[in-house]
Amino acid sequence: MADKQYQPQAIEKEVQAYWETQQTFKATEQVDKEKFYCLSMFPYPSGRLHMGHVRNYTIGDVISRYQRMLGKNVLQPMGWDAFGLPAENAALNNNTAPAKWTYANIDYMKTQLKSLGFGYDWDREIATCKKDYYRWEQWFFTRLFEKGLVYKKNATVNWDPVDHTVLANEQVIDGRGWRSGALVEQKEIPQWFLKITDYAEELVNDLEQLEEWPDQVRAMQKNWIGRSEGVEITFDLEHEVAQLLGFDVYTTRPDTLLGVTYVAVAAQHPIALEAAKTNNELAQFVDECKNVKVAEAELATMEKKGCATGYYAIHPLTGDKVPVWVANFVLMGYGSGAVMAVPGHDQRDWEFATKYGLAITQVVKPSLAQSAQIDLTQGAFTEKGLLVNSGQYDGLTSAQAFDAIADTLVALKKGNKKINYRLRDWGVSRQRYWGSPIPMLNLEDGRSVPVPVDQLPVVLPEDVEMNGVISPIKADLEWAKTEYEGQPALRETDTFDTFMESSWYYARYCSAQNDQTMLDPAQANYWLPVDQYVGGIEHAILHLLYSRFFHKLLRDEGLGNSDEPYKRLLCQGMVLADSFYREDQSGKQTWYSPADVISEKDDKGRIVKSVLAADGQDVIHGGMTKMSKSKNNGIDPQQVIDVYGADTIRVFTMFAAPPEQTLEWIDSGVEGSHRFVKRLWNLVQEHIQTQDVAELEVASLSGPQKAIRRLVHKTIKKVSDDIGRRQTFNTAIAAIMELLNHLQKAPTEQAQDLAVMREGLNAIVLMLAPVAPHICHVMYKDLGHENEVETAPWPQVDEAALVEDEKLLVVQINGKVRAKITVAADSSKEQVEAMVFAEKNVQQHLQDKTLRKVIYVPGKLLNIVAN
RNA sequence: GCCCGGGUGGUGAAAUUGGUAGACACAAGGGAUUUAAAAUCCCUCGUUCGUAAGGACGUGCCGGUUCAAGUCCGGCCCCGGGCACCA
Repeated sequence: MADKQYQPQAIEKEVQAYWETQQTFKATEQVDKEKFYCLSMFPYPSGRLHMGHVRNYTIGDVISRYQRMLGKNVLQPMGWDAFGLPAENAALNNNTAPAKWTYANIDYMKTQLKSLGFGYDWDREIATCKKDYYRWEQWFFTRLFEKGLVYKKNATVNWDPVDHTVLANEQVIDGRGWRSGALVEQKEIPQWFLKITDYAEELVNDLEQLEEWPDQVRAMQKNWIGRSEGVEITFDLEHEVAQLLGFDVYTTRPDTLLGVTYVAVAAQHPIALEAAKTNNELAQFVDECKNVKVAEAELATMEKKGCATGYYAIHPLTGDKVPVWVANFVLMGYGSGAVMAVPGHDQRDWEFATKYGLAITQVVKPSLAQSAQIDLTQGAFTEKGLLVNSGQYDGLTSAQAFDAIADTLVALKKGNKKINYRLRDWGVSRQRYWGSPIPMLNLEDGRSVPVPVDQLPVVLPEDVEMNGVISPIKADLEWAKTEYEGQPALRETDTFDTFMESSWYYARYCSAQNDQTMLDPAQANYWLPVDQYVGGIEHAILHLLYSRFFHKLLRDEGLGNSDEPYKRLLCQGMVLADSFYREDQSGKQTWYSPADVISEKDDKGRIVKSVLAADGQDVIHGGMTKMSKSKNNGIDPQQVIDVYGADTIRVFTMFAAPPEQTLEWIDSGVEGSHRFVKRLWNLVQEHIQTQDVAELEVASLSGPQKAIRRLVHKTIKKVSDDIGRRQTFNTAIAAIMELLNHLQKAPTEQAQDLAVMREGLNAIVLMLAPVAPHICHVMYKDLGHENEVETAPWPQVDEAALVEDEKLLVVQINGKVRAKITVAADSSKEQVEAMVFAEKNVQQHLQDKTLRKVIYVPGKLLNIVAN
């Protein structure tokens, strides 16, 4: 028998110990059972859990526990995204090794996860910084090399001057490094690339299959891949330039080809470089363009500038001469580094032409259906329409002209239809220490070869001294020295982008301890794809795109048979908290922890005055903002657990908002959730004092007893739908609260009162078990069950109990509610109407009015139309 | 500019298929219990008129469809997120 008082700390410790000894959450392949693989994005072991983790992992745990109660064979693993820069920075600050710091953090955070009661199969735990893990990534990389999906390229890259590392295009946000926030510079470095563009078509097409992903994420990925259909067109040059007789441009609007009045090439284009040799002004301009950042956001705000080369190109259809310009907005890295310019029908070309006095020709007019006024002195007409001034193509629609002009170009061998992607290949080299070494060897003859399989893994030394920003494996010149087929060779000292590790971890959980192979296809094919993935929206593009790519690579290596890794995706919202600051004369803001601030509220509950507890002086309320270090407004989950227990923090995070929305952290809201848990505990304790509760006899129930039982089953129906289909955990908990409120007020005198009560309490305990597993584990036992709530079957709806003898009917006159009456469920329209017209209020509102119509929605509503 | 979300009481939110707007909770106010406090329990709680019964108004703004609109349609405003000289 449990203690009468609810003592979360004692209960939770006891129940957690029970799960551990019973191995409740250990998952094995059981072919006869339907599987459910629920995965939450693994954390970076930064030191302590933050509230975002608590929210993420509670959602995953609720779904896992619910699915287990539905009878599924559930796998819910956990691990550590353990490589990365912060470990190096921390190592420098604390004069320790990144490995030591990382492992200590993992130990601590693991105890935190356990104290929150998450049902993980810890036997499958992985840490990406262990050679047991990254050895397979290295092996896989050498496989990809042999398949031609890996290449080395000396390329202009995004250089982060603070982190001293190269960033993928995807890791540059508004011209700044996504982690350091430093302005990104250009630098030439040899890099290893993965040919993700080979999979661009499939990656964009398969988005269609992902019906259970948020539209937002699918749209973001689609835009990122950026598929476009167009035509590649060859322009001949009037005279040979730098051994070039011509060059290619790419356009999505070949229908406007006859409107081309000039062409523009990138500053790094061979034509531009050649022209610059004899043209000082141009040379200066080309030089100026070198300082332009590769970051796309930089380009967006930049002034459009150009310079004529003095060369002319020959229009492929008309044979006319068009001038070749160098323009700073043409990117060498996209398409062919040259564009045809149609100032009449492209706004950017129009602006450029207007600025430099180039010709503007109209070749498209609005179709009859369009009402667009066109005045090419005011701007370009960018819509599609009917062709004009285009000779034989006049009168065609843009779509018809697209094909007709493309066909002509093909016949003339001057062009081809082509599909282009915005997506670039994935640069995976990093010049950092704390990552998996790239398993390649550089030979004296300049060749690069994969490390032979029998020499894998290339182990990253963990016992190192960090004395600066140079990677210890680069600083130690001996480390790289090795041999290849009797020849001296140097190991690659760059390491992998950490997105490499997180791109396949979901699959490794299926064979976490296998030291013979990367993935056992039998295990992988049993568990994959992941049925439910839960994580932050910040990974909508990078991580999710890379792991979709990896999944296809694994499939094509014969390590799996599915096309997509994650069937259903839930992106949870941020966690916000009040923020407080002071500003000094220079405008510098100092942020104070909400824990150190005392606020006064007005009678509406709004904060009107806040002071710092330490000195009693005013601080400014900065509103609700994302919990962050910079705003110093993070709430430590550990403190909340210590005061209220894990069940309360779990209930609050699930109740306060729908999962994909932002969640506002309110201390009084946490107390409210705690009150609810306590009220349930007390009602169960009170109930089990009664000995020998009678068996439920459904046939003998009184009206009020039936009504309570109806609410019990209505709630089961709603909660099942809310958790299983809608994933609106907040409304599920609200419904359970409502049921508890009614049960608290229910009579307990008669034997069947208690039987109904018991059925209701059992239902609540079962339905709340995924959210508040510790307290429900204990209460379930208290209610006399021999089995465990973790594997108990989810409560079933008794459809018969939902049947109502009487219904509340809303009576409207002209759409306004004028009365509510209770009618027998099987009443005819005539019977209902008779009752309605007898209502005093109805009669009053119908005075001096003529009845026009009566609409009857059986069991719900009756609307009288009168005027 | 384009693509997704969203705008509902003092606050977080609910209303799932067009059918009672504001469930559930927080805050606030009142009361019971208590020597007192905490805890707990009960009541009130969109605005407004009215002693009450009851009425008027109310889901960002304007218009439409409908017996009936937070929900559907057209136009606009605002907020959040994403993308963007991508040819």
